[in-house]
Formats: sequence, C-alpha cells, structure tokens
Amino acid sequence: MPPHPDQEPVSDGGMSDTRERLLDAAEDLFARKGYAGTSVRDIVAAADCNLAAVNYHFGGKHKLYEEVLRRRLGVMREQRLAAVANAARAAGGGGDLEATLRAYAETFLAPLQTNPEGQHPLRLMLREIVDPLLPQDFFHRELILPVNRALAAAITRAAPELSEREARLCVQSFVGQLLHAMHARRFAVTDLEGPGEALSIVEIADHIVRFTVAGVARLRHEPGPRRGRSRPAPADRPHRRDR
Amino acid sequence: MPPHPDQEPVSDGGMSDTRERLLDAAEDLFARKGYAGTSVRDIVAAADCNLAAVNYHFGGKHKLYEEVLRRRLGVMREQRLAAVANAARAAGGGGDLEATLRAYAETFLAPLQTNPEGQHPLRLMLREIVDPLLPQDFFHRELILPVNRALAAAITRAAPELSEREARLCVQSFVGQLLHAMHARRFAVTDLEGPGEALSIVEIADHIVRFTVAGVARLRHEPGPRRGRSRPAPADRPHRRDR
DNA sequence: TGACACCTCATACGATCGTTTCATACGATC
DNA sequence: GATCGTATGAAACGATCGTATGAGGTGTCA
Repeated sequence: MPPHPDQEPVSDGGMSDTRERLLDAAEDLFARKGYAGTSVRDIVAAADCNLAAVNYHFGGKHKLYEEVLRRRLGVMREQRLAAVANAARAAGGGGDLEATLRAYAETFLAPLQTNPEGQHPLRLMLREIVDPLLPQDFFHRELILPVNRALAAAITRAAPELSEREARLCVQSFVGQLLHAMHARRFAVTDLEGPGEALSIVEIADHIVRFTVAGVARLRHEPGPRRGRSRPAPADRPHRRDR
Repeated sequence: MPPHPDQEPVSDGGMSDTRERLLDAAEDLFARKGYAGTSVRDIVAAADCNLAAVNYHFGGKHKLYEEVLRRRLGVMREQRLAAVANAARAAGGGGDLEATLRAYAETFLAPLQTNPEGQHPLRLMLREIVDPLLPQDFFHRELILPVNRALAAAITRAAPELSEREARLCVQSFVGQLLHAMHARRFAVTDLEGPGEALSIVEIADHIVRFTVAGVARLRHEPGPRRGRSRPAPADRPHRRDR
C-alpha cells in the first residue's frame, strides 16, 4: 500500500518534484479540458512521469483534483481579501468604494494579462461552479463566501442605506461581470473588436468598476420597489414601466 | 450503412419518436454532466431505447450533441431578438432602455422559474461557452453575436453619446450579470439568503435591470477616461483615484 | 554492507468507452 | 404475397479508462 501522505506534507522540505509537476500539469489539463475530459494518462504524459505516480502521490484522480483546487483556493482567497482590506485601509475608515472595487477587479483579472496560462486557475474555478465536483459546499465556504462577505461589507460601508440583501445583489452583479469578462475576451475577436485593436484588461476592469459604482449609487438613492419581503407571485407586479 | 438523414429530416412528418426522445434525454444529461461526463449508454438508458439508436439516427455521439444545440440555438435567438424588438416597438421609436432590458432579462431568466429542468438549455449554453465543442464560432455566430448586436443597438438608441465600444461593454456587463444569476441562485442557500426567504427570479431580474440602467447612465454623462485608442501600457495610468 | 524507507518503473487488471455488425420486425409498394 | 426501405434489437469490436501490482533503483543510517 503506497503511503501517500493523504493530507499533511510529511516534512514539506522534501516534497517530491514529481508531485509538484503532477499538480501543475493537472491544473493545466483540468482547466482546459475539464475533469471528465482529462485522463490520468494525459496528466502523467504532461508531467513526464509514470502512470502509477498519480495513485502513489495522491491516491487517485479525484484526490489529485481536490488537491489542485485546495492549493489554489487558499491563495486566491487571501489575495482577494487582502486587496479589499488594503484598499479599505488606504481610503481611511470611510471606505472608498470605487478604489476598493478597482483593487479587487485588478486582482481578479490580473492573471489574464500575463501568460496564456494565467487564466487557468480562473477557468478551473468557473468549472467548479458550473458542475461542482468537490464535496458539498467546500468550494463555496472556502472562497466564495468569505470574499463575497468582504465585498458586501465594503459596499455597505460606502452605502449604508442599502439593505444587506441589496448589498449582496450588488456583489453578485460585480463578480458576475468579472467572471463573464474572462469569456468575453475570447469572444472579443469577432464581437467586441474593431479592425484590430484589442480591449486591454485594464480597460475592461475600469469599465466594470465604474459600471458597478453607478449601479450601487442608484440603489442607494432610489430604493427597490419591494422592500423586506420577497415577492412570491409575479402576477400582480406593476412591471415598473412607470419610471 | 445506416441512412441517418445527416441534416434534413426526410419527411419531417414521420420523424421518429425515438429520435426525439434521444434529443431530450441527451439535452438533460449533457446539461447536467457535460459532454465528456455523459456516456452514450446513459443517454439511451434515459431515452429507453437501444444503444445503436444514437449512431443510427445521428451518426455518433458528437453529431447528437451538435443536433441538441442546433435545436436550441435558433429558438433562443429568435425569442431574445423578439423580446428586444417588441420592447423597442412598444416604447415607440425612441427606445425605453429599461423596458427593453427588462424584457430581455425576463426572457432570459424565465426558464429558471418553471420546472427544475428549465435551466438545462441555459446550462448547456454556458458549458459551450466554457469549453467550446462546436466547430469554430458556430455558437457565437448563431446566438451570441446577433443578440448582443440587438442589445447594443438598443443601448445606443437610448444613449447616443456612447461609443460603439462602450455600448458593447455595457452589453457584456448586462449578460454577465444574467449568466451569473443562474449560478448565484444555487449558491443562494448559504450566501444570499436570510433564514428562509428565497430570491425570486423577478426580484433578481429587477435588480439587474436597474443596476444596468444606472451603469449605462453613468457612462452616458461621464465619458470614459481614455477615448478612442486602447491603452497598451498600464504603467502610466492615473488610477482614477481622483474622482 | 545490509536493511529499510522512498520513489519510479513497466505491466496488467477489469470496467467502460464509442462504434459496428448482423439479424429481425414493421409497413408501404408493386 | 414478395420486396424493399426503415427502424430496433442483442451482441461484440477494439480502444481507453482508472487503478493495482510487484520489481527495481536510489538514498540514508546502522
């Protein structure tokens, strides 16, 4: 029975080189082709090691996948929380929403503008959102929830009039735009673009930030149509065409 | 050699019942588990027919997938274009942006609030966005491009000051929020929600529409920082902290 | 030098994959 | 009623899947 260390790296200093190459290769392939679309043989070929190495070091394909995500989740969460915290601290206690969102957006989109592989971690996360393979809500609890909480807090600090529900809706609008920007860039060749000029990451981030600040500002000065309770029946809604 | 009709249904009236059941079952499974995660045997089991039926009627698993998407792309495109066109016509020639966006958002999100299977077509489209399996940009040309054009035209009609580039960025912000709303609803149980109340589709659509209108309005009265040319070097950007 | 972890190797297992084959059954046509 | 295009059935094809096995190579420490 192979003694794959299951959770704790035995000494951390003597971490196998093959183990690291496997994690890197698996991250690449899982991000590009998905979990089901990637075979263990593809991974070991990319990592240039033997077929049995996956089972030896991780105990199976799925455990390897979990480890690939676990490795990213922590650093992503800390990076994003730090971006929000730093921006909030730089703006003093009051909280400059635009600066905070900008810091987050640039942290979020930064990997896209380096090498083409920079988008792999993001694509990996999006795949886990589209069909979750991790147990229960591990992904959600480990990354989405704390980061979204911090963003909602930043919004509430800048716009105290908003209800908690409204603030979280704004967070969803914000990250929805950011996530979609990753794909939109691929579509940009035939959709967004003129004859040859490309949209830079900075330009996209700038747009999303300003767009979001405007959305928050509107909700701030013009509260929603139904406050407090949810609307179960859409039958009698006034359709809000009377603006 | 089986005479699977390749493209045109030979008589259209005598369309095989098995063929329809296969398309339905495949749509379900492809949406829930992805292309690579679904086996032909899963499909024929769900459609309650023989294993060879897939190859007989479609000529292979991938051709079946193409047919599943082709069947949806056309109706989706027409539904959404009609929603935009109707709203624009109802508002007269001027174009009421909020009404147009609301019509589109409700058309987009409507399938989510019926049965749980209503989200399958949307999930299928999102999967095709995340990793494209169709040839080249068939998906893009058949659905994304025409619909986004119509939305951008509606925005330009309501906000003529916006450049074409800005209008398309606003479209991306809009559909980015809509796409993300689909996942956010799944996360809603532990993230967006209070003790028990759920966000209704109408409420989400309402938020996104108002959020987007505000974003467009801001760009309308406060043009972007760099107009016309793209910014290749992010080194000298003023960071826009001087608002 | 022998013993013992640690790691990598080639190889093979059983299962499942997409696809093919051939036999058969139905229904319309002459 | 014989014939033929159409559709479905059971069974099997070779390929590939994830995983398991045991031998061998490398280092360290007694």
